[in-house]
Amino acid sequence: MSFAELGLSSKVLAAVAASGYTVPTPIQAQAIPHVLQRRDVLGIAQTGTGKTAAFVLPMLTLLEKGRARARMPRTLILEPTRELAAQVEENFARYGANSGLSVALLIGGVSFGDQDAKITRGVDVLIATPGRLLDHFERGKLLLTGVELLVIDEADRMLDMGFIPDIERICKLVPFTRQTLFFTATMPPEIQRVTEQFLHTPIQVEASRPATAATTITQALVHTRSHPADKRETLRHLIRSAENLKNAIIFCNRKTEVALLHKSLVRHGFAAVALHGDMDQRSRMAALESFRNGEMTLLVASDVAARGLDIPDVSHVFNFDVPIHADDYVHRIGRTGRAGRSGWAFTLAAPTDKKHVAAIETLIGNAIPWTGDPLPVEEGEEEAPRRGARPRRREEPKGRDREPARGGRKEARPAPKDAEPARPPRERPEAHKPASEPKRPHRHREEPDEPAVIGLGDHVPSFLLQPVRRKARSPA
DNA sequence: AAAAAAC
Repeated sequence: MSFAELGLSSKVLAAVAASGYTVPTPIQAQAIPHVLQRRDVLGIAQTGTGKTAAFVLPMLTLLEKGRARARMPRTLILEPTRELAAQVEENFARYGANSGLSVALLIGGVSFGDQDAKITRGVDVLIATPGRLLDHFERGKLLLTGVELLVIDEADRMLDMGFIPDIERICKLVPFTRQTLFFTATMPPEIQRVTEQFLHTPIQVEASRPATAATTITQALVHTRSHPADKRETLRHLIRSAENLKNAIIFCNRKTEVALLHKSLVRHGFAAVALHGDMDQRSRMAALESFRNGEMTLLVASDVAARGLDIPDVSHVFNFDVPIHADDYVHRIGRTGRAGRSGWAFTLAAPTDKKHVAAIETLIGNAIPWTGDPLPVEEGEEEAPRRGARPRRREEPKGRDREPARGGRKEARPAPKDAEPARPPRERPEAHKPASEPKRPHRHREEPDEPAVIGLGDHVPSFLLQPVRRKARSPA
């Protein structure tokens, strides 16, 4: 099977060839001929299956006939996130370089002016996130009555994000006679209902993931305590000791944690950038670009980056937090091991994450192996000998002597918020110690921006490099 | 429980 057999125009075929592709992916082979015949298509496919090109290429071919009119886009593509929308735009730029088509990207976080000007001139392809699209529409600057083809991408994710009402509204604003291409990775009942409502006798095409997670992605769970400072330390050691680490995406559950971790990693000398939805759009784009082009090797991200992002060469994924939704786990680790490459996915798991880990293992159908030893903290987890003593509960290390009593040792802390008292200057972490470094009997609870402790602390990754050696109780 | 997306 070759692209030439699918009915694409010579211009498009030339652009595909220039990009170095010769063989269509299954979803492309199945969908493209139907799109060209102007059928509605229901594509059940994840990213990484070549789904984007499955609609971009035939759209380019179809759009060669006809011309855009002012304020009346001919085609409309809806994406759940700004980054995905921008990614689709890049696909049009790549494959449509010689087509002379005008493409506009309507996403939030950037000024209306340029977007408006483009729409007014007339665009062949409008790529949008729902909020900004409706905003333009409500301002009366955009007419959707000329849309011949509508693409709804990542529909199940739109559902997760509460976009379905917007999608339904938009579907009613475009002509009934339009062609609709609808892509989703899963088919929950709500999505089923939407497809029945808005697709006309669709051709259903399905593409399984190019390679299952099990075959190309090596997964592992890593024991950690649940306090962020402990996790950051564990992560640093994990990154430093990872083999074949080319670059990595590090996922956190919260935007605040993304920001903190990013700052901490930079402080520790890592080439890291952050990506989350509270950042301004310019920074988001810049971060993604610097990670894509290899300038930065670590991308600390919220789940905004969990799905769909096409960065073909990510060697590692680290889950700094265990994702709360099991399916997010699958999406996150799917950022590595792409295009037939090998990938590694490490998930930091604290005893408190047990439940979520179990849900993930149920979903993926097998147990994720642990790397190294369980931490001693797990023993007697429920006993919580000292927990009540502190005003704000946090995950205290359970072993005795971990957290010295107030005023007991040099670690005594004046302020509740971990404000560190003056401490002898410590060595920078870049000169981190080999695993044979003798462990400290007491623990440090370092503030994110504090220089790191010498050595590993008694609690950290003996498991990474050492043979099984249960931690001795700290000498009293 | 949190993320994303509109100002």
